[in-house]
Amino acid sequence: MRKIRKFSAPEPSMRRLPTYLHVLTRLLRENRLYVSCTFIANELYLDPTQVRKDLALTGIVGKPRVGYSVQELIDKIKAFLGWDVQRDAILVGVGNLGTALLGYQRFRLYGLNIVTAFDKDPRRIDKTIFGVDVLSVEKLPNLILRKKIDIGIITVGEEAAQEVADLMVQGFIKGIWNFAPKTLIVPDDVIVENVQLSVSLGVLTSKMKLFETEKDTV
Amino acid sequence: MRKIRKFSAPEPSMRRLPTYLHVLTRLLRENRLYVSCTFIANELYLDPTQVRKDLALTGIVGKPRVGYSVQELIDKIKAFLGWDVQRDAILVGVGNLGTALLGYQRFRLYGLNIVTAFDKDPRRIDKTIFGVDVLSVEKLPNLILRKKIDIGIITVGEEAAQEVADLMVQGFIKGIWNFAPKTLIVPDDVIVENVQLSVSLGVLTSKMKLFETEKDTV
DNA sequence: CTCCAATAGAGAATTAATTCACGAATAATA
DNA sequence: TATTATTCGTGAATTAATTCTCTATTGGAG
Repeated sequence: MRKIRKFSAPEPSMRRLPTYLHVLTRLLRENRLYVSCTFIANELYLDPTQVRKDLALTGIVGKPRVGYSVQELIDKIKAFLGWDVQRDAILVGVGNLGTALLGYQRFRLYGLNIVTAFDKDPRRIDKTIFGVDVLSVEKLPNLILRKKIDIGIITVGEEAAQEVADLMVQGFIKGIWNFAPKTLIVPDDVIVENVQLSVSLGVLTSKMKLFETEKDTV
Repeated sequence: MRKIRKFSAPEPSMRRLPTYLHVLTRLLRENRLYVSCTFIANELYLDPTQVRKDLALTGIVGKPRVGYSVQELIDKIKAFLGWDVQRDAILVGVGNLGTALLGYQRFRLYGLNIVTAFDKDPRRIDKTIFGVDVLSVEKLPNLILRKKIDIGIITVGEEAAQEVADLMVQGFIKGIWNFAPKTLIVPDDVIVENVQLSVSLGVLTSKMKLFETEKDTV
């Protein structure tokens, strides 16, 4: 029996996998061949069983008393995350954040290849930022159809976000990485992942607040 | 009985609150006085009861048949998130991401006041970026003690992150917003919130992959 | 060769989070 | 004024996620 309509992996696990990958690449640099769940768990302050179950999602098989092959684990995690294939992407909105993303070389390691950027501000158009051409957003519909673009990155303000998303959907994009603080309306077969820095800041400051009031009242 | 050692709010709820705030500020602009959970839930594709339980965390009391006061709800959520007080912050690492954060005006709305930035690259030092002075990281220990800094933002590479965190801890910082892909070791009374863009990208690409393979096999 | 310690793996138990179900309150309407 | 529809609030039920427990395997030490 296959599951329909629901992606078959716990999201908390998915969110931990890139962190494991990070520890693993360090271990690879240090020429370690094998690693145990216990080791990874200690590094990241997690429960070893939790790490083991997360890793099992990737299909890796470990050896008792030895652990997992570091290299194989890296490959399996990358494959699970979909980082074993290159995906072409476009970025719309070359403001501060958009520019920072264009300059973030590491994304290449994750298979993300930003081929073109777009903006509506004439001062930004027809420039090259970190080796990526910035075009007028008017040229988006044409380009997105011509090249086979998988991923759209939205770094415009909240007021323009839906409009940009619509253009992307019309261009048969498969996934949208949305940095605008706006819930996008898209068809079911387009996957949206929202990033909002305010969410993370809120977790930090609310924990700080709870912690402060706790200290006061204990 | 008070809870000890564990922060008394479900993290998933905390992560949703800023999103509610976003809807609410839009409603305030549109001069709406009241809003129901059902309305918010529909906007964000969530379950109304979930929204209600989340909002209850802030201590808000609603009127049956009417809902909640938009203004009061905004105030309560901000208070819960700790966004009702200004907190002074420093930022270390004025690269692409650090620069983008300095330029992100919206943080002021969340009570985050970045007073000074630091870098070790002489080409960046003694400049002003988006109105924030960039100093040599050597001046950090002094400044952090002199001014009362609550929050440290780490936007350096993974190799320098722990070192920077140590300096912050010595300066009696209360919270660290860590953008480096590195698990920081800090005392119990310092709160760390990690942001890793790769995590979010991983969720997007792995969902895309699962979705693609699902379509193939159904 | 035998024993020991470390670890994977899998299922059970527990805990956390979400969703359901229902009673009470309230404003609008007839 | 009585009725109705809407919504809050809360406790129960369900589902998801984490943690615990136990067994089997394996490499290394004696």
